[in-house]
Amino acid sequence: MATDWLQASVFENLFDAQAGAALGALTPHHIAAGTVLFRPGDRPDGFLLVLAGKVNVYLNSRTGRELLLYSIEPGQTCLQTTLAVLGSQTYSGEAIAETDLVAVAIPWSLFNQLIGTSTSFRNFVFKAFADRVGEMTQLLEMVAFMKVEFRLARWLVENMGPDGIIEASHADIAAAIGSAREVVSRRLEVMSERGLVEVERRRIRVLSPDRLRALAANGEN
Amino acid sequence: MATDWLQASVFENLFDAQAGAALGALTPHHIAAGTVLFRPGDRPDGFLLVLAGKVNVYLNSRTGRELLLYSIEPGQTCLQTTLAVLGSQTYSGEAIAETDLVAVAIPWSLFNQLIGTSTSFRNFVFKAFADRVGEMTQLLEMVAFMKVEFRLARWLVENMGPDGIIEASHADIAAAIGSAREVVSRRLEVMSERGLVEVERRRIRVLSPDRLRALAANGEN
DNA sequence: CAGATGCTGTGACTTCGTCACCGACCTGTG
DNA sequence: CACAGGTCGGTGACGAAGTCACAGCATCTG
Repeated sequence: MATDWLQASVFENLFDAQAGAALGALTPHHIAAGTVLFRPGDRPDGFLLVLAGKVNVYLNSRTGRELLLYSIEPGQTCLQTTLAVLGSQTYSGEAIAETDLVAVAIPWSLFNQLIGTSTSFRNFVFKAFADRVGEMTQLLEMVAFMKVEFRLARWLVENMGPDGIIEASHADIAAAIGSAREVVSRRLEVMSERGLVEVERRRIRVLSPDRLRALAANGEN
Repeated sequence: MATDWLQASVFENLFDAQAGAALGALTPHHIAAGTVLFRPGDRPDGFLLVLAGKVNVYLNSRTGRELLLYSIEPGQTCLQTTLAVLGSQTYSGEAIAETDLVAVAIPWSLFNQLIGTSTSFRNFVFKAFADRVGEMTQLLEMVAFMKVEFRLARWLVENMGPDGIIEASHADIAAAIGSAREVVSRRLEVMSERGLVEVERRRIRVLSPDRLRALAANGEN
């Protein structure tokens, strides 16, 4: 039997004894950064729990644009996989390992069994599911209604480190906020002229978080 | 005890005996067209099963635009409500009774109990949930990536009657496809010049479903 | 019939996305 | 070291779409 990875993981104490025992018997896998976990149209082969690392799930357009649906970090689950299991659909997004991963794949049969028998497992899955959908609704609202400047300001304040620095390419940001790279470049240029940020290659330094937050709050400045 | 509304409803034979008995004891309510069932920020007070009629759920922007998230027709459930129950969030959308309704409200306590004890009830709820999220992902993809002409053509072919006629205002259509009224008006004018449709007040007649379908299929014509 | 309300058309303007480039930088390899 | 190929960002021109302000007409209602 595998070492019980549940101990000392973010999932510790989340499940009852029965579910914990069944899950603890599974073996965590290591996955290299850059691996594509699934593509649009794939059928899922198990339910993924991420123990370490980060997975990004994108929606792709035919014209090459992409939109970051969500990131999966330790303790979180994959909306698309849950969807596929519950609703018998295929994936519409593409999942890419952003960093090296450690993850456990729960086989279908076990997943379905636990959903039926373990209240704690069921609550965990559906809570995570519901939270994700809430995020997606927000994303939809942003993309449908908000100006790029607003979305950009918001993304910047949400993703900057304590020192105000963000390491990301303009293309990354464009995918995250649902815009185009050129547009992000031009917006950043304007922001930098106004003294809100400093732009370098793959790095943005937020100079005035407050003014940026004001932008992100009411859409005006 | 109320007449068992489950009989002869779309929900007949969907649930096991235990769940059916508990649900059958509830009393269906009648709700007038135009009633607002919930607004952004509300806390839900029960889980709604629609027996007859139609509910539209919109996302609203501060600038007055709205986007139709989904419609609830008999046999379907409300995503937002499910979300709120499972993830302890508030509503972000607004639900309006499009027509007169007959609906049953399942109280929280009963809902949670059935989720735990009735496999058929649980499956029904989560299947519906998952399907809705799938639709929402499609909507997101459309709004983020597709041109208005494409979305409009698609909406027209999906919503026209067998005679090719659609009764809807330009504003309705704009909300459904996530655009602005003026844009829809202008697009329709172009389509009408090309002989694809005929436009009257609150009525659109599709003249060439095939060419419209072609537009909706590949985005070209 | 008079107003109120709902639906559609229009022009001017801004913002955004797209396309086709180019040049700067980065990293590994011969 | 030089160079090749990839990544990243900047630019100009253009078309598509959203916004604003308003005007005209259709419907409805008292």
